[in-house]
Amino acid sequence: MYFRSNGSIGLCYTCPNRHFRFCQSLLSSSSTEFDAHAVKNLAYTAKQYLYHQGDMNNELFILREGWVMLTRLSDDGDRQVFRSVLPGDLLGFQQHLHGPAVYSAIALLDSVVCKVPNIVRLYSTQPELALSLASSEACDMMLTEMYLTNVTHRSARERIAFMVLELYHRLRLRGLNKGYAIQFPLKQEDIADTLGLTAIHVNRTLHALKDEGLLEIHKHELTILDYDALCSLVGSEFETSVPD
Amino acid sequence: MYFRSNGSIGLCYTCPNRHFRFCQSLLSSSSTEFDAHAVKNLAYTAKQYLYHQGDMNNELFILREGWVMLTRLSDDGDRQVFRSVLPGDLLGFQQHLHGPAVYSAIALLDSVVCKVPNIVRLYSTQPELALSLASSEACDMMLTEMYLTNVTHRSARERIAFMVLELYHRLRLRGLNKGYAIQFPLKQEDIADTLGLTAIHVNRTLHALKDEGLLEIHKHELTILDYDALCSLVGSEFETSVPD
DNA sequence: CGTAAAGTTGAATTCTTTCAAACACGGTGG
DNA sequence: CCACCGTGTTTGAAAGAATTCAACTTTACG
Repeated sequence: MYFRSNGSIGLCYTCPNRHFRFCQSLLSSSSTEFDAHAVKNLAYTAKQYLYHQGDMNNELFILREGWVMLTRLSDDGDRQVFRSVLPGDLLGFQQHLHGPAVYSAIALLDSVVCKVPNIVRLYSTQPELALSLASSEACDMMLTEMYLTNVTHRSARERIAFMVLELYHRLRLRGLNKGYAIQFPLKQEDIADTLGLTAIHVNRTLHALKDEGLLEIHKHELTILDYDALCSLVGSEFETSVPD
Repeated sequence: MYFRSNGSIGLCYTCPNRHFRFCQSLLSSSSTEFDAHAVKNLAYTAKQYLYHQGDMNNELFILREGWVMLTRLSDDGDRQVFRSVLPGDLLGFQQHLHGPAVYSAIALLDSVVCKVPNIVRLYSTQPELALSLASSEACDMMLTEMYLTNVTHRSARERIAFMVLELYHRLRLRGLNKGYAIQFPLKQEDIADTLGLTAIHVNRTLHALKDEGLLEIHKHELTILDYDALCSLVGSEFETSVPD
């Protein structure tokens, strides 16, 4: 996130840097303590779960490439999509480090993560990583709070505009955009379960946005057709700067 | 939160313990580094702001008594209430430790907080506190995620039932309940701005819940009249255990 | 005691959901 | 190569939940 003088929240520009900083500190660490619990790289294919809600002994991951989605199934079958994890983001940290996972993590694209075992021991030997981790967590917290605000205060079209811009910006910060287009593995149902709408209504709204020339989703690729118009839908949370 | 074998989330029983543990470690710490930056107690009266969104140089607080609410005003005047901070909870931590505050903190009751200056230095000298802090943050994260799920998947009456039970449980864990009653400083508008409803609709729904004998709010006191019925409204997230 | 803030009520409107059904696409097996 | 099948998307019409607007009542507080 970045902050304006009036305290309004802009999209998170330093956010991925926080993640990256944590990641890099970790990987470049030469402490013997850390060497003893070396970082492992793991590959997952699309549609594969990294872990399921309820799984025990979760560890901390850093997503190096791909796209991971965090979801949770309630008892009555409703599904909540919490957020997308993009390259450079952390995932897997929760209150009870080795308790049951609160949500499931599923790869939407072929993904590579590096697994950071024994975070507790890491803490004691490298306290500066702890601050970095906490800061990174606070960043995810802010993202979740933005979605909470988005869902409680906005209409369907505004919610979708927000979500699209949020994802686009995060990908762009990582250089994973192609001009105004990004790879977009989310189904309409995923959008619906993120924003608290029905897939049907997401479909209708998406169609309206396309007819109005704001954005287009085609073959797992999302293209922003009218960036400024989208921004004006979500208020002042996004800069209207033009991507390269 | 506590966890069931199936991975569902129950209300956070260890959550306040996490906060308390952090608080106590902090206060009982005898490190010279910490002594040099002594903890200060501060008192606020009801309706007084601890800080406003956009304020710089925020610090970390622990609420010792009272009730603090975290809110945020958007550019178009909509207000989002993020959560209530209850005794033993942390507040004030955010990604940019000394950047502008993301939201405002207002005391709804006369409150006492202890202010923890120079958290960064604390980190380097007492890494075990860092883990405790991160864990505490993860707890708040889970609470926010529960509200997100609540708001996106439930009707007005279910949302209110959830919110009431959530607050009741957290207070009960701290021994701040009087049987099925709790002190309740929130206005109907506060509930509305938490749950993404209008104050008018909250009013109607609250009335319906009262007529059905589920709960009652009178003179800043909330009484749960039919605990089991409320629980059944929100699914399996709350235990149906009877308070003392 | 008077004013402002908070709560209450009704009726009409709007947005979103629900249900039902059809369509498009990609992959599989015959 | 085509028929088949499942998943994901599309469309329509009716029903429902929550909002809006406007007015009124009650409560809190100096």
